[in-house]
Amino acid sequence: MKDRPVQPSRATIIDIAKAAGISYSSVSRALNGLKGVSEDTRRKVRDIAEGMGYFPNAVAQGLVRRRTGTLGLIIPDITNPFYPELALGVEERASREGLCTFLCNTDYDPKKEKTYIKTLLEKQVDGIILAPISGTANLFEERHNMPLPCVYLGNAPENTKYSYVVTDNVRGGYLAARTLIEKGYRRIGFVSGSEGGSAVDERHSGFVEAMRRYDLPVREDDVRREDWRLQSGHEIVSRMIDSKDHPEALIAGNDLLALGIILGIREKGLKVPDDMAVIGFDDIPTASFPGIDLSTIRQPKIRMGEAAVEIILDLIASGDGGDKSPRRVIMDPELVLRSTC
Amino acid sequence: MKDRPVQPSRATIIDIAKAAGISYSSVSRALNGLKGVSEDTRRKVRDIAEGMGYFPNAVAQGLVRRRTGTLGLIIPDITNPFYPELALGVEERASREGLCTFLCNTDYDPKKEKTYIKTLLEKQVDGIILAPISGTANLFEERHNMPLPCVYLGNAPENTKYSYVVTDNVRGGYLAARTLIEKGYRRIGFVSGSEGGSAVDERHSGFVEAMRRYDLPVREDDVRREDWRLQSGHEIVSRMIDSKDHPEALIAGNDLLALGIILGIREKGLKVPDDMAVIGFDDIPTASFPGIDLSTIRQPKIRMGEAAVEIILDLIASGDGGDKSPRRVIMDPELVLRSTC
DNA sequence: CTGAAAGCGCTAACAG
DNA sequence: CTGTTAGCGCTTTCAG
Repeated sequence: MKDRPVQPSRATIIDIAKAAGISYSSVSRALNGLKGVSEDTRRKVRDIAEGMGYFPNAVAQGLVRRRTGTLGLIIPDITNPFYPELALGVEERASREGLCTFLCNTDYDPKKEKTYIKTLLEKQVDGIILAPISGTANLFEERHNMPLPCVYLGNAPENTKYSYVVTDNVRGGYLAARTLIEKGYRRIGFVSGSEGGSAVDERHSGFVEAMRRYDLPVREDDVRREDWRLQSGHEIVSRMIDSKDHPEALIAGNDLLALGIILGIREKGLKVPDDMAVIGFDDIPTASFPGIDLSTIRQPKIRMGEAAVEIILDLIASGDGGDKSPRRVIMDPELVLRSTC
Repeated sequence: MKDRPVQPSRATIIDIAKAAGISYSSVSRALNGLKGVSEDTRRKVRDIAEGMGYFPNAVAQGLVRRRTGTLGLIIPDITNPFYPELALGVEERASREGLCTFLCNTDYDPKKEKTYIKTLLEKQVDGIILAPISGTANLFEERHNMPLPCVYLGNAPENTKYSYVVTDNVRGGYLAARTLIEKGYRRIGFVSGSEGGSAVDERHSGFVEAMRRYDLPVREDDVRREDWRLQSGHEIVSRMIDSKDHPEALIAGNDLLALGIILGIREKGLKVPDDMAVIGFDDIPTASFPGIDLSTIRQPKIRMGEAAVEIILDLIASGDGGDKSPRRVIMDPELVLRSTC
């Protein structure tokens, strides 16, 4: 005669229906604010539901509604200061819409990237936002016809048929160079990682364009594309300075690199911007840190995240699988002038 | 005669069953690696499934299995450099276990905190990890009997009956003070935010304990508890210096504050640590940034996140609702000596 | 080894 | 306004 307390399993609409002496479909209507229930019944149902501590089972709802109220956000590394703001924009906008966001960190591993796409598909998310590791792999197109709204964020493969939200990187690169030029710097270099897809190339080409426009030569020696680590910026600039023949100003492909460059310059006993000016890209939080005070080209990260969600919302509303009428958003970068140039 | 292509809705096990000419329960068995299917059938099913691009519907599975393979992580602000590593630890450990993590950002809003708990419950997550805004609100206990594994992360209400993972904050405060004392500083101050629950109080009391142990007085004027912003550290130390009567060293309740303090000191033309030494708490990434090089008490953030997931896993395995046999993990803080003290 | 059948909790026609 | 009836896609007894 087992007598242990019944597993306090959550109340269902059936329990409510019994308690109210009505059918459970009426309960469903009442709770969902659908019409076709008398105000009396509705009130009664609500009271009972509350009394029982009832809350709906979103999984069951998701199964029948074919909408789970969830989104997937895939990023390389939440620990990289560029991504938290992107994630915040996504999370905030999504939650305002009643959507929950899965955080999927790939650790720069393309395999994990693919695995996560599959997992999200299985979980029946209502949309996927992908901040890809490399701008070259067409993750969405690879899986023949994604059956749900998808958008690339921050970086997008070149001829994708999916939606994306990116910054105008050419313009960003141009802006950086023009700023330097107008401040009187003539010999300007460009330092970045080599991987990163179109985004980097575009920043670089914006730089080249500006130089050409102002009739300034781009010296091959002054363009270095290695990797994205802070360390790397430090080393590159150290070598440049050691060579006794270095540019007057440097554009960094992102802020982390710029930070490394500043350190390198200071370590050599030189001054920023007097001996060498620096401008970064992204505007990560540390850039605005007093003692650092890095001039940079800001990407509107939070707004980018929000925009990505809005595209998903839009795509959902239009019943578009995701690749029929893609939305393309190209955000304007913003020059943030601080003290390094 | 409508002829538009049928919505390419995903294949189900029923489609596979038809194609294979068997019942769909056999398909389920085959796909799930359960025994009771001939190797022949299994292979056949797998082939067909692959051919149809089949993938399971995790929502349907979740409904019947009563396990969704999802976790909820509630944090105040992913943009605060303390949280990304916590989140990374959680995400990585969870994903290794095949679990997906919902990122829930509360923006320091207690109302959002509660709403998210409710939402996660509805979504039938298998566990909730909560890094609470304040150490005083017993979010889990407030909802009478959480029906699933729950763990507080980083900060826990005092007499909670739920599991938690925290750092030994008393020890951390003690460590900070002792380090300073042993380096010869005598007049030591303590700066922190006022809110933050037990964690702050504990750090403070660790500091007081060390001072007492070494027979050093704690001056009331040297203890300031305002808020957690970098700005605030900057202002507090500026005021101290202006008063011409300031401590020789300062313990900051977290690194952000410490950063502000360093700036303030430098701005006054003084030197760290010669004129005033500083030690922080947390070890956020910026702390190790060269030109900053902040000494601090590190919290093992990634491991803390991992530990929280492991507790959830444990609780799930033991079929514990969450408050029967809570697990308590108290991590050791680690002294990181850099150049500010 | 395999199939039939009963749900998981809920929504959504369809009758009344 | 309300109840009945099908499922959503899948797991899991229970018979065969």
